[in-house]
Amino acid sequence: MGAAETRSRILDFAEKLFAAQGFHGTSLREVALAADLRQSLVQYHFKSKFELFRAVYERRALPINHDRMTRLADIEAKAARGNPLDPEEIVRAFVESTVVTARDRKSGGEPYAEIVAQIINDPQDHARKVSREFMDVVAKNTLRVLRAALPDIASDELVWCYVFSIGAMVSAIARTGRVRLLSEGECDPDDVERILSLLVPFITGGMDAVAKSSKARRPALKRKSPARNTEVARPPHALSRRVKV
Amino acid sequence: MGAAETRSRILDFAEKLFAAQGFHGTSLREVALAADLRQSLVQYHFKSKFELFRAVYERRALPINHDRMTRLADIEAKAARGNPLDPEEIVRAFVESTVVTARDRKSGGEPYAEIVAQIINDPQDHARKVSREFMDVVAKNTLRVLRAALPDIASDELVWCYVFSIGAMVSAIARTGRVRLLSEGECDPDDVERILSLLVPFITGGMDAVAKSSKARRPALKRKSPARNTEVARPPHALSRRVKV
DNA sequence: GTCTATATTTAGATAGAC
DNA sequence: GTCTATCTAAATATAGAC
Repeated sequence: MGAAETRSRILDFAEKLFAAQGFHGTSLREVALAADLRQSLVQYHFKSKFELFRAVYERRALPINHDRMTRLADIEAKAARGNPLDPEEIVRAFVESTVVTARDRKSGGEPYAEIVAQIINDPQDHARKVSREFMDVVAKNTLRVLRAALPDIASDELVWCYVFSIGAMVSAIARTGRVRLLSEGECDPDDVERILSLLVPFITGGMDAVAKSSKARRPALKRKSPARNTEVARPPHALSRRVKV
Repeated sequence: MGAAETRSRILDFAEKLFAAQGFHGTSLREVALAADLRQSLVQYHFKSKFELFRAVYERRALPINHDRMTRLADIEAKAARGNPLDPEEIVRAFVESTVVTARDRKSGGEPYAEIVAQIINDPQDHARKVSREFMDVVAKNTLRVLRAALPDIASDELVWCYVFSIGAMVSAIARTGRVRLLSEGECDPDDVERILSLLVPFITGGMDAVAKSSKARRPALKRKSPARNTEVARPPHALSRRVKV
């Protein structure tokens, strides 16, 4: 067995265990045992528990971030050509890749979804570190495009909306069994199409409603009416590849 | 120091530590040390780590659940008198007590908010157990009232919406520092009024949008038009005190 | 790169004196 | 109820042979 295979074996089993038991709930011994390897190999390849965790996270986050950034770039390119920015399309751009990865059995992204779910609201160091490293740049770029598409929402309000949206998304892919329980079996947590067909309008409609109430709260705002939905955020160059891929 | 005070001291410090470090990240030794008590006292009063965790959670959850249930009962009583059910009022009923508790410095509910945030999407046993014991009954009652207020949303879709909503709410009260970071300091995570003034329309608008798209998807549904927003869910008696208070 | 062996710390839980 | 003392198990991490 080559070194590369050893590494990926460790990553595979660590991912599953972190997903099911959390960071502190998982021991490197367990990981090694599950992967049928010596424990010292884990430290040899990843140095520390956190570094292993980080590597597990990175492996899934990079392709997802790449997809999100590509979609954003496409949307901005379209906008630069004069098409109006469509909020729903932006929402799809930051929601679909994660939800699909989380629920696609072939991609192996199911445990990743659980890890994201555990991390997103966790104040602990290991969680904050990977969140900052892998999620924040993409989030900022998403926010920039959203801001251009929804000029009626104040900048700080939009950040809140984004945070709400991610919260909603993550609760949709968490594997807690809660939807099934609350719906007495009616909801199928694996039905990606259905989840997206509800989540996307939910988020879009939510932002829309906030836009309305926000505009009502401060009606005296500079308006250059009809064309304003077409403008590209700031420098369109900034988008393309600012994120690790 | 009386036994009752010892107990509540342990609860206080355990709550803070669980909030900051999670369940597995917190040791009973730390708790005892922080509370300036012998470690064996923790086991004497709470038997096991999980029981301590459960007690910590229970202390905050009961008053919040009481408030939520009371509000729901009021809403249903009003509806029984002929007033139409107002979705926004229902949303406030299941969101406000938690958000306010989470951000009110005097109530001591800040660490509770962090615990909820860590639990809500966690598949682990300790998390699922308290979630089931303390959150699910209230959720089911909330869903029943929501169902009556939003007859255009299919029953299983409404469960998804509820889960999205709780996800959004929890992400608003989590203490990750993320809003501040993403907004470059513009967002104040302690501004309860502001959070609620965005969160409530976000959720209400989200559900509204889902209602519209849901209705569009299956237009042929029995309709007894104008009065349907007035009807009370099922047996109105079922509400009042089915939950631990 | 992989192995064995082990150092070092810490965990949850209990026994029994007071 | 509270104390001291300790059991037993498990954790992360490292040293050094192959």
